Amino acid sequence: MNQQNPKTMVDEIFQLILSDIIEGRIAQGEPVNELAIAKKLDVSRGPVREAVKRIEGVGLIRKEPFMKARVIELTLANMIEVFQMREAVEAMSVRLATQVMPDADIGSLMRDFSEVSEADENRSLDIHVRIAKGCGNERIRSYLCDELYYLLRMYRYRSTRTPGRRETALGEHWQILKAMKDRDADLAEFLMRGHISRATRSLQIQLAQQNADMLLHSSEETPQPQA
Amino acid sequence: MNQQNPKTMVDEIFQLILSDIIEGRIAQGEPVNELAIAKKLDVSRGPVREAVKRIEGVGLIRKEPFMKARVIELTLANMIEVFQMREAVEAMSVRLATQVMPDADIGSLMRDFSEVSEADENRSLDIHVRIAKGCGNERIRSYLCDELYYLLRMYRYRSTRTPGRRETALGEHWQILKAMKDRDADLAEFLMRGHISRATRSLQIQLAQQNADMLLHSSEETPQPQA
DNA sequence: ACGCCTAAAAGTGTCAACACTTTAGGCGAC
DNA sequence: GTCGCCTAAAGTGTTGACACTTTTAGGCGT
Repeated sequence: MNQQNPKTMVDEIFQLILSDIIEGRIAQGEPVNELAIAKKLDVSRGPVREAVKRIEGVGLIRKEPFMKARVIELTLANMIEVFQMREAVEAMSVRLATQVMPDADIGSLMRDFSEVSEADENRSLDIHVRIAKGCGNERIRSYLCDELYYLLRMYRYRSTRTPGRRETALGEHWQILKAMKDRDADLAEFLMRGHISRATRSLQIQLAQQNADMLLHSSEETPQPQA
Repeated sequence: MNQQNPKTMVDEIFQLILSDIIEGRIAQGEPVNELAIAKKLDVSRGPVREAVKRIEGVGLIRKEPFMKARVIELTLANMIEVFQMREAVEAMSVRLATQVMPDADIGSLMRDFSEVSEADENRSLDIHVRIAKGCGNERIRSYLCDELYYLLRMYRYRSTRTPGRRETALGEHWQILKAMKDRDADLAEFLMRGHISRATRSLQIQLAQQNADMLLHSSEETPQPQA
């Protein structure tokens, strides 16, 4: 298998497996077979192995020595952890962005998201990405875009949003952008924390509900309690 | 090379390279040669390759296709990014820990750090580790302990602390512990943010100083400006 | 002497085979 | 019939060789 494009095979395989997981073609908790993937892509196991390891680094699969890798399970408890992390990091992200983003960039940000306020659901994360890219801290940008947002996409792909949440989120986004435009870092941070912690709270309520249900009719058919 | 201990070779090699980097046996910006390491350890290149990749995942080296991996350079700018991230995440860490850590654990924490308040410099990070372990959010714990603290140790190994900072830090730590004991999450978070943002500020001043120096006697011998 | 081109050396990327571990299924003992 | 051991199959860990890319060093012309 000779290929002369500049990027290495691992990158392509990484992307392939990534989308397979995010879009559910490999189900949660399902094993990830190196050999099978290698044969399907007509490639040796080496690159596949590295790609899998990299996916593990991103946190989408978990493996231990000699055990086959398994796609993580997006339980509510897991997602709560993710959202708590997001609250911390995105609050800092928007604070820094408010301080350092050029007026022009904030302007184009507002323009883009006022025009396409009706855009498809998937664009909802874009505004967070744009802010992270503008915060000037590459470590923060990378952590949000290259780690947490994969999980978030994976989660959204599977769960239905609570009704009305989308409209609320749009409003909250707009408030944040206005605070950024006014260069009010404290307010922007405060709004972002609220924006995310409301989502966290919602997850916690769902979790409590779930546990209550489990306790009620335990020993019935348990439809794998998770998102 | 046959070895029958339960852990895989990659783990050992990972630890070896890690300490080599943290303790400066491989200098900053220096290339990391897979083949050389493999021969030194009398192992094939495969495991070494994976270990290196994993170190890259931790962020201590950077590599691009076909280029030899290089140890990152701990510039002041980089460390400022790390400290901004820490401020965000550790603030959340201590907030959660204050809410969920059992009284007993907080008690033993206070006991340990009142007794050994004269302990060696390296123990200074321990209290942050203990808090992270108690925050109940595995993602936060892992990010702090398995990513940021490596960088911090590497940085401390090379830079001299600003005089008097150690005593100040001890006092700040104690205040935080007291807030935790009082279950005052807001205060604990506030103190932690101050604790870290003071350090950040110090770095930013150093950086500004450095840039000023560079501008003054530019085109002189430039002693690789960094920590 | 200086710079460009070329070729060898060094180093990374990929492969296919082999070694080891876990898992699953069948066999016998109780 | 059930439990536990044993064996075969599947899958991961490791290896050494080969292919490709970058870098370095030397030769050539100007």
